[in-house]
Amino acid sequence: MRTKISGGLQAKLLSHGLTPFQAKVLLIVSTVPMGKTVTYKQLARMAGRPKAYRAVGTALNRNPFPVRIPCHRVVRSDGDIGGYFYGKRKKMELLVREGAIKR
DNA sequence: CAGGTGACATGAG
DNA sequence: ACTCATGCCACCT
Repeated sequence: MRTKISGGLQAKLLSHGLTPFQAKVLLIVSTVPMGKTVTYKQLARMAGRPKAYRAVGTALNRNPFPVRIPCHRVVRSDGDIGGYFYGKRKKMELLVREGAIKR
């Protein structure tokens, strides 16, 4: 089992000063499989706050583990890939590489 | 407590 | 199809 998504991750997130909501959002993102993408809205819904898609963006921005948490798989609902900590360009590159989008 | 911010969403022009 | 304006939520100062 390589997909070791231990619950300890949440504790780690909270430990970094993130709120339960943010931690939950990041946790969900960490479960998104490769080659797949979710929208901020979907993420908000899964986090229990369907209307908090705005806050979801804030949560991802505060992501302390960009490597363990593939936040680049979160895209916008209107077709745009959305933003990214390392730049929109990079995000698109990653998505294309995973086959999540078609360039 | 109040005001401002932002990796969003939706609608109108 | 594009741009602008408003609404929404959680977080920060």
